[in-house]
Amino acid sequence: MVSVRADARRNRDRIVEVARGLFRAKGYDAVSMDEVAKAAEVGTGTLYRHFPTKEELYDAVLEAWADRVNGAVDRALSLDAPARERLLAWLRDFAGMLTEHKGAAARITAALGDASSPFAAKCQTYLGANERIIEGLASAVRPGVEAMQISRLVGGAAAVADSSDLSPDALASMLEIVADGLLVPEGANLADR
Amino acid sequence: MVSVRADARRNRDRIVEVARGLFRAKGYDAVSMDEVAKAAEVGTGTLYRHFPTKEELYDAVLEAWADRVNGAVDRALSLDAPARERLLAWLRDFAGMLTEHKGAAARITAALGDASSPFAAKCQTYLGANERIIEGLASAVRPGVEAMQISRLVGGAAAVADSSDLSPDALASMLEIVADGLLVPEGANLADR
DNA sequence: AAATATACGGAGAGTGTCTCCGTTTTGCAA
DNA sequence: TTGCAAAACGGAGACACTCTCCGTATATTT
Repeated sequence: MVSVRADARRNRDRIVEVARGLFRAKGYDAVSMDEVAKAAEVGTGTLYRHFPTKEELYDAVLEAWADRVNGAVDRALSLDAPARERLLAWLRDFAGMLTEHKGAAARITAALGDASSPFAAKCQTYLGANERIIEGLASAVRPGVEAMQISRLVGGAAAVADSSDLSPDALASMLEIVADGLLVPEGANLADR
Repeated sequence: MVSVRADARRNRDRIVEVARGLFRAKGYDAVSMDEVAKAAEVGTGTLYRHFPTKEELYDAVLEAWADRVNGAVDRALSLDAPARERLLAWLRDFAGMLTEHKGAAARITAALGDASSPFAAKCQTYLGANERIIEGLASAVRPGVEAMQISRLVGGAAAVADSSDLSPDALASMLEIVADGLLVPEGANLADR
């Protein structure tokens, strides 16, 4: 009983590789499954046996993301800079990863609360990353701020930037506003709130 | 010159009315044009002559919005409350209108920079409203904040809340973060309270 | 080499948006 | 009132998607 036939593995790998290229070039929505099948030189039936939905295919395309996400958190937290800069470094990376493939930010962000989504594992990674950020920045973060809120706010901003083809600068300026909303104001007395 | 035939006007009005009911009940994406045509008892050809795209139909469904938007601005600005409360009152109304029909927030927000969108006029209304808010709250708003940024941030948050079926409270808590990011931190400027 | 489990591939079902064009209705004019 | 263009109607169907079914081909085992 050999678990996986050799041709199956070969096809699967080629599909993922080809799909990654297409998604990167054209964005999620603009790539059809027929197109992926044709480019990978398999029948649509084969494609759909390996990946029952387009989202599951996309999930397979994003493989090393957990590492990349956690790496970005490490990098941001280890910066020798004020909390605002460290937070912004992370938010920019976070948003950057979400907008890496056109059309993906909205999808991934929408899956944040959905445990049955193919992206559920990725979402957990994001939530965990934002939890680490909250902990890492400690008292610089306003009390009551939750990882889910950060994920949703940044995901929402990234989705808008993505769908409107905003420049990285325009997105960054939105992230600055979010960052200011997340952090305790400098020099202000928090007890008032 | 009787520009419009009576049957045409009757059909158009009935289509808009029926479509509004369907969009409200099921959300933008879940309503098909065939469904609208059937419910309005016209052929699809008739539907499409009146509204060449689904978005144009949706635009016709949102008719009195300019007034509603400006009314919400007036109401918020005339509140006898701190700047943060007045801003939040507006943001909640703004987000509430965007999430009125499921699936609409993302579409409308994505159109913010697109002059050729059917929603362009609505977007201008929103931008103008946010400009009025910035002016109305005067020095309580952080310098450099633009109406477009507010529109996009709130639109993004509303789109996420919409696609994830968040509770109004969850959305409100996100808006509070945005509000804190938009306003000069308390203690730095008490004049406007 | 035969047998069997596994994978392949592509036609086509189902569902959308939107178009084309023959038919019907309407409003004006004689 | 009746006739006649112009305007509007309606629905079949083109086209694009995602995804399914199932007969055929291939890999692995014995």
